[in-house]
Amino acid sequence: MSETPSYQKLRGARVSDEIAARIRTDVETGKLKVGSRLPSERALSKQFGVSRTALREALRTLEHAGLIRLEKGAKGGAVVQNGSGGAVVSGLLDMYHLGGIAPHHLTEARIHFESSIIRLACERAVVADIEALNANIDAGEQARVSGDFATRIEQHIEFHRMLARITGNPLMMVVMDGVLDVMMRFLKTLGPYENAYVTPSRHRFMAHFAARNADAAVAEMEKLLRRLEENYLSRLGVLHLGDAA
Amino acid sequence: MSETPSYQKLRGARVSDEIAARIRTDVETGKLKVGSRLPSERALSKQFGVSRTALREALRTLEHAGLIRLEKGAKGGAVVQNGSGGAVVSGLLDMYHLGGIAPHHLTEARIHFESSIIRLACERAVVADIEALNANIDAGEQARVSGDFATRIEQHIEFHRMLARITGNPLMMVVMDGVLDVMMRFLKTLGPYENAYVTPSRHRFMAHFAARNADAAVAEMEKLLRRLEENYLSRLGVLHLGDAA
DNA sequence: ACTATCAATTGGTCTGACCATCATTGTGAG
DNA sequence: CTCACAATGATGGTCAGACCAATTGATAGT
Repeated sequence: MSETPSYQKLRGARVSDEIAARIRTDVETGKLKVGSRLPSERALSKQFGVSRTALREALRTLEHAGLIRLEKGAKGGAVVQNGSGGAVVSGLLDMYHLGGIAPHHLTEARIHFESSIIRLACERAVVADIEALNANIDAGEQARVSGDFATRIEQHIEFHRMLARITGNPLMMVVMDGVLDVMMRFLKTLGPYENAYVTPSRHRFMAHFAARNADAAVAEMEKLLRRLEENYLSRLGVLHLGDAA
Repeated sequence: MSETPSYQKLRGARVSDEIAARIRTDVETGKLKVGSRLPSERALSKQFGVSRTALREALRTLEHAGLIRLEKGAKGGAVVQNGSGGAVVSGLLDMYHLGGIAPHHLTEARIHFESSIIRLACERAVVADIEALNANIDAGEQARVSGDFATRIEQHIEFHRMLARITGNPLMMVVMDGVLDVMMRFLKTLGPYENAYVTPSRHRFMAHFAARNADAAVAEMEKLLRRLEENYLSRLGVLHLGDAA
């Protein structure tokens, strides 16, 4: 029952990183599962033999990584959760903002990922999925005629998110989510633009999609995306050309 | 000369999050670029009117997100960098460890991403790239005959990483990096296995690749990956079956 | 039995201090 | 004068103890 366990000496430069790594290990080995509740900060800092400050930074690290959620109040504490998808998405966003991702990288990757997703979704979509997609198209068209650019973009993007969800593959979902988030940020810097051809394309797409004709669906979507890409990039060129490597 | 500037009232639950968000905004708007050096913690905490503790947690958040790097010593401080790729990769890893990604999700996504990458790489590879790929194959074969499983896996995975780099698209690179990292973690839990058929497949692949025959290259790689996938999943089934949804 | 109040627990922040590290500066040996 | 080396100061990393804010659960009063 010896209190203040010393553990093995904390290697590495930062104590807080070591703590974070150790808790991460417990998650990796299954010692901590989703929903598990860690002891309070004060208790943990005692267990690890470090100050509350250091332990807190460790928790902060894990929280931002989406592994835990910090709840206030009595019976509060760190709860293990599965929110790492957010870290992936915001990581991609940061890459974009720091110039690590150029618009043409974005559109290129997007077209390829989209094709993969459509092929999978085409196999797995159920009736409800198809109805939901159609409903999204209607909502987007309604936003277009009423001139609501923000909603139009939202619906437009949501359509692709829905396709990703239909695949049932969380990897596909999170990657597409990230790409779409970056895309959205990018589109908003461009401002409104003409895209009346989107809805007709969507209808053609859905016809192929509902008929489980993946090749045709991919082709239709790819045609649309390339047309949009041209639109984006040309508008971008007007805004600040000269970045053509 | 009024000290302790109040700024606008800090909204939101956590001061540190607000600080982090504000610095992030400066990065997004280009006020802070890669290489920029932020003031010292003590100076920043004064500027924001918060304690060093809170400011430190904000910096820690940004550091773990890969946006900044904290340097010790005199002339140290927070330097803006472009390391967000790491956050994406570790985010995917966390998802895997928390059970958000199942092995079949992994292999499925991997096959699709790989196909996209090969098509792009096939167009863009230069002679040096092809030589490097061949060198990797030789190193992998050497590791195989000498029974070095760890190195074999490393080389095996590195081959795919190289392909991703050849595309020149950082999005492709980081996503593939993440998927491969998870894959590697996954493979190491399985232990050594027979894969003598990899090297011959690689040679066939390179013949197509060097000839810019993307379709054939993709087909060859897909055949290999599916064979490996079968291998993985069957071995996994032996280890702990019953998870077949 | 129900409600309002209070105490305990816990995360969030603050203050002030000390240590380890590192660039700079100054100094003494050559 | 030059160069190696020690002192210095700035900076991140950690610590200790305190207080605040939010939340829960028990308790007292109706």
